[in-house]
Amino acid sequence: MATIKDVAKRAGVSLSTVSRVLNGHPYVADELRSRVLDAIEALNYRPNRVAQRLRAARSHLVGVIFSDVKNPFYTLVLSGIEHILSEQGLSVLISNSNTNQDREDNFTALMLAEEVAGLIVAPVQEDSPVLAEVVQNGLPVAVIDRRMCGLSVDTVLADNQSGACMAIRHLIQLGHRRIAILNGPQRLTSGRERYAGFLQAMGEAGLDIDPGLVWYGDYQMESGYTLTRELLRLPQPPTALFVANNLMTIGVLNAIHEAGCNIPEDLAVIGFDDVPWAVSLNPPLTTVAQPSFEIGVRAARLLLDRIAAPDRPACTTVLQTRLMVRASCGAAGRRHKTQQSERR
Amino acid sequence: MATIKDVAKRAGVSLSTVSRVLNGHPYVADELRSRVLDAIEALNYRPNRVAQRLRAARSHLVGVIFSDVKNPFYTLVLSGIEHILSEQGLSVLISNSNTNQDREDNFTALMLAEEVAGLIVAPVQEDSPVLAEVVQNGLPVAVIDRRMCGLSVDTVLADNQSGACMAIRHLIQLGHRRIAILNGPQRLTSGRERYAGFLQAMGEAGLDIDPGLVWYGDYQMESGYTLTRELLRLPQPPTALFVANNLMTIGVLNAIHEAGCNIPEDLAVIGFDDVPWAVSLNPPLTTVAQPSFEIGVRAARLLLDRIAAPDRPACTTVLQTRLMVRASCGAAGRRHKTQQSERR
DNA sequence: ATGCGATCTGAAAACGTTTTCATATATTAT
DNA sequence: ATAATATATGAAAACGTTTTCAGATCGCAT
Repeated sequence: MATIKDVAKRAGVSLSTVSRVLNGHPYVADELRSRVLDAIEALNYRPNRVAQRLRAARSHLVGVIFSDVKNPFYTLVLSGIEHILSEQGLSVLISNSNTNQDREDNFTALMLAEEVAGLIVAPVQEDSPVLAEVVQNGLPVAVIDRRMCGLSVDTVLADNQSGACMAIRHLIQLGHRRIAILNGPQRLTSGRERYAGFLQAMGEAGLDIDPGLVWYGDYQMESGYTLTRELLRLPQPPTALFVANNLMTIGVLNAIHEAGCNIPEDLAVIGFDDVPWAVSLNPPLTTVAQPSFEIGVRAARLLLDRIAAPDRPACTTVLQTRLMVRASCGAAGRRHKTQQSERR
Repeated sequence: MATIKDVAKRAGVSLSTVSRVLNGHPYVADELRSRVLDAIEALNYRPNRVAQRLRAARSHLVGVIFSDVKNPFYTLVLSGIEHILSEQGLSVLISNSNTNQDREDNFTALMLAEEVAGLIVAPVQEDSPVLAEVVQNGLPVAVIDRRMCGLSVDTVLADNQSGACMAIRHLIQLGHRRIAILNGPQRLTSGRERYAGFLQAMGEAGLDIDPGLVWYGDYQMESGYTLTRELLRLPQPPTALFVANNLMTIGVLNAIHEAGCNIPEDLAVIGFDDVPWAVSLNPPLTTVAQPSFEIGVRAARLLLDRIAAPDRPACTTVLQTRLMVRASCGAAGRRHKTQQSERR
């Protein structure tokens, strides 16, 4: 690999001059500049980012810590983030906390050790001393999908409560009264807010909450599967089920199908977070769609913004959700033929 | 952030001594060692990886370049990679070429500039001068999911031909004769190998290939959708369709459902690459499953291995696929109740 | 002629590590 | 006692950049 030294030697100038043309500084004579440019070309020189970062504290890396890379939601968020950051020549250092606080803490420290320009994180729980310290120390941070408590930091997420509320209202409107909820973890604001939406809609309709129909999962497929198997064995099962995320919904559907139940006749299902294959499920799944890609885009922009203006007050962006009405709650009469084109 | 200098000062020793205890060198007196350790603890010191990388050419970063992060296949591969690498204290710098050779080349250069310890890449096409040069220069590289031509590099992929062959045999066995294929791009070995499997099975059965039933997509949902719409309008449509990847399959199913066709009565469908929600599709989708996670694991191991032994000859690992028989080809009589537990 | 900005350029310091080299002390063998 | 080794430590160089500092050259007004 050629270094700046090689370039300088070949162009017959000093290191400083090479560095100056590299960084577009003024006061470089045209002749030298072109000699340097030629040398760079000839040697196929690319500046070493590690050295740049060490010296200049100018970093081209942004750290991303997700709680579960396997979730298609985060994959889309990542696309959004990358879309914006790569425009600015920034790249992404990604890691997966796997909903483990220790891993999250380690990765956070690692991001610091890598001198990232900023951090985008979906935290494992709502208070994190490690993250708090990092923010305090002035590292630009954007939090996605959930809120931190007692920490003033840029945040972007979907309107979980109103999304969940929409979902439950939809069920109620279709005549459902015994409505079960498969909640996410209540240590996360997303879990609590979706539950709050459930309570809100039930309250509006004057429906009592049956504690036996309030279940808690962990946002993974497996918990959707096992809890649904139990749910189906209830002496007096619900007529509808609201599932608080996409991964659990997959498990839920698999369990229902395995049990030979019919959706929506035996049990209506509505899921939080849309997926592209929802139309082709049996039956097409009604969901609350989050603008996942857009969440990534906003988070990245917010981060860039903060890197540029570190002292601006923190802000929270809440994006609206959309109800995607399909057949799994009994809304559309016919099974498949009815949908509009929904390939995107 | 505390530096090694601060630690040295606080412990009353030289930089070298601190570095030595940090790296577990012999010949450090117990007393000094514990003083240093105390200082590290007290200052909450973490070595700066950027400086480490610059000086020691010892890197804790591995670059990963995928051609499409949104594909759940790669997400699983990534989990496998991360699983192995994080055991070794290595982290992953990820980027997304989006099936664009220029982007792939840029990212490759960037990985070099970041001084990664190695590179895992799903290349956009089978010959890449940039990648070839990098390999020649001795950077450890592992290629996944497709082969490079004329480049001796560690590779790990699924047995595409035998997988596709299995799929077609299955269709033939169920009585299908007019079998269509929605191929992947033929510039990729995965595309060609899956096509070869199709040809092989058709040949074995003595069936002619109808050129009008050989279609080409780009491994994206959209192409599956649009091409299927055309396919369904054929004067003499096929009775079965083999789709060469998971994303296209989603588009295919969406188009079929939108058209109001029944699977498998009007058209049988079999997909390459299994997905967790296959059981809950309408009808449950028969697929050829690749060991995605395992591909990631193997690639990571191969890379570690090469980092340790740079001169070992290159090797290619081909992993077996599995036929997941469900209802979408007419195999299982009943629709849903029949499956075993398939949640994982 | 002299002084003074403006325009250029290179030497050297700095970033935070690791590693080489030199040196000092303690231990063992002659 | 002396030499030879093993153990322990610090000073300084090195990694590849950017940036500060000090000069050098030039044009131009005094």
